[in-house]
Amino acid sequence: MEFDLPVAPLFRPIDVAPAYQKVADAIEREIVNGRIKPGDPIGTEHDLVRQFGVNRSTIREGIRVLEEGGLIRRDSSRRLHACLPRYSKLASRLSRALVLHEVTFRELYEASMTLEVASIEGAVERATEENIAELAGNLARSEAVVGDAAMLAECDAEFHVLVAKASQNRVLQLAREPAAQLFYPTTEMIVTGVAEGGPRLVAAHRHLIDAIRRRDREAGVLWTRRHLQDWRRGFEKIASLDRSVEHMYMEHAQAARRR
Amino acid sequence: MEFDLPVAPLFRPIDVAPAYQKVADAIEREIVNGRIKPGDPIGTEHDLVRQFGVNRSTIREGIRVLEEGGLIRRDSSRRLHACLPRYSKLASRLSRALVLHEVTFRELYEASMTLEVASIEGAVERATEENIAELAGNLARSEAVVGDAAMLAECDAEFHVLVAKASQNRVLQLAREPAAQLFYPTTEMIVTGVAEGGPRLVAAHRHLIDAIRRRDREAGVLWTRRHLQDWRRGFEKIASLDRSVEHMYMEHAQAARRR
DNA sequence: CTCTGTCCCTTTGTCCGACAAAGCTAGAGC
DNA sequence: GCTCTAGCTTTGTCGGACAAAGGGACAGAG
Repeated sequence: MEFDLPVAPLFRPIDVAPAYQKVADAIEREIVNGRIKPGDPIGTEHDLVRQFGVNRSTIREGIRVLEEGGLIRRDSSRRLHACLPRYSKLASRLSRALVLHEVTFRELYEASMTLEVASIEGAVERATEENIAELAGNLARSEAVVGDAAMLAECDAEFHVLVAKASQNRVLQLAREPAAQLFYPTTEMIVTGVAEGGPRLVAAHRHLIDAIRRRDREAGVLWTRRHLQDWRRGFEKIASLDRSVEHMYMEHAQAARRR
Repeated sequence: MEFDLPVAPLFRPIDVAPAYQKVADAIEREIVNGRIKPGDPIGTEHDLVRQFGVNRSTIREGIRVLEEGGLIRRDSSRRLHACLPRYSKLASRLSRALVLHEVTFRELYEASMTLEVASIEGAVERATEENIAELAGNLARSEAVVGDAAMLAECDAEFHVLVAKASQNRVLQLAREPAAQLFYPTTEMIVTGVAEGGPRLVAAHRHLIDAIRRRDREAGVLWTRRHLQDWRRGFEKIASLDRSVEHMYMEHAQAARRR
C-alpha cells in the first residue's frame, strides 16, 4: 500500500531491520510457533552470541525487547526462559495507554458494564466447583476487611478477576483487564467516601456468587449492573464521569507496575 | 502478598533494579505524568548518557524497553521522541498472548459477540457524520473488491475498527482489538470457501451503516449478530469452533506484525 | 549423614573505546 | 536563490574488560 508500482515488482524490499530486532524476531518466532515451549530455557547470553554471531550488546538489546513483550523472563537465578505472557502484565501496558489517551471514566464505565456482564454470563453458565470455591474464599476475606477500604478494593478487583476466570473465556478475561485495572484505584476512594459503600459491595458479591451457584443468569446480570451502578453513584459524588482517568491513576500507577 | 511477614517489617526491600530499568522507568514516568508530551523529542543517546550518568549501552537497553512498550519511537531520522502507544501495536501483543494461551475460536466468537454488539450500540448512539462517511467509504471499497477474498477480509477488519471508533469509546476500541486481529485471517478463508460469503458480508455492512444512520439500535444489534453468526457458520464448514487459534494464526502472524 | 562455610567458575550488568553507515548542516560554488 | 559537497552528528554494532552475584563442588563441623 505504501507505493503503488505500475508493474510487477522485480525485487522485494530488502529487510533492513537492525540486528537486535532480528534476534528478537527469531527467538519470538521459535516461541510463538511452539518450537520453544513456555518454561524451556533459552541459552545464556554467551550461547546466543555464538548462535547468532553478533555481539553480546546486540543480544542484550534483543532480550530487552522480548522481556518487555512478556515472552521471556529471568528466573531467580536470572537465567532466561520462555514463558506465557501474563495477562495482568500485558494489561498494565494497555491501562497505561488508556491513561495517556486520556480516556474518561464514562468510557471506562460503559465498557466495563458490557465486559463484566459478559463475564458473569459466562460464569453463570460454566463456573466449576473450584471457581465457586475461590469466589467464596474471596468473599470471606472481603467480609473480614470490610472496614479497610484499601484491602476491600483489592478484594473487589480480585473478585472480578475470579468471575472472569470462571467464565472460562480467556479472551474475555484479557479484554476486561485493562479497564478493570483502571477501576481499581477508584474503588478504594469510593468505599472510603461513601458510608454504605463497603457493605453494599460485599452484599453484591454475595448475590453474584449465589447467582452463579444457582445458575441464575438473570440474577447475575442484575447484580452486576447494580454493582456497577453503585460504583457510578459513588464515583459521581467525588468527580464527574467525564473526567479523564489521568489524575486519579497517577497516584497508583507506580505501585501497580511493580507487579 | 509474596511473603507474609508476621510483624511490621523493619526494612523495605531495597531497590535493586538494574540501571537500564531505572532509566526506562524514569523516562516512562516523565511521559506518563505528562512532563514529556507525546511528540516531544527525547534527547539523543549521548544526551541521555550525560543526564543519567551511565554508559550508552545501558541507555540503549532502557530505550529498547520503552520502544517495545510503545512509549517512544524513532522518526524517519531515527531521533527519539515520545508518542502515544498505538492500539493496534499493543493489541498485536495481546493477540500473540492469546495464541500462546491456545484460546479457541469459541472463546473468540463469544467475546467478539459481546464486544461488537457493544461497539455498534455505541456507534448507533454517537457516530458523527465523519464516522459515517468513513464507513460509507469503506463500504464502497468493499463492494469494489467483493471478488477478492484477501482484500475483502482486510476491508471487513477495517470496517469493524471504524464501527468501534464511531462508538467514541476508546476502552471498547482497545478491548475488541485483540480478538478482532485474530478473526481477520479466518475471514479470508471463509470468504474464499463459502460462495455467498462475500456478498452477504457486504450486505451486512450496508445494513449496519444504515442502522447507524437511522440511529436504529435494534437493527444494528440484529445485523451485528447475523454478521457474526454468518462468520460462525462459515467457519464451522472449515473447522471446529473448539479448535485453538494457534494453527490458523501462524500463517498470518508474520505479515501482520510488520505493522 | 546432614549441615555449613569456602573456593571457583559462570553469568549478568555495566563500562570503555572504537568504527562504519546514514542523516543533518553549513558553507562553497553556480 | 539553488544545488552540491564536505564535515559533523547520531545510530547500530563490535571487541574487550571487570565487579557482583549465583551455583556447584568440596572439605570440615555437628
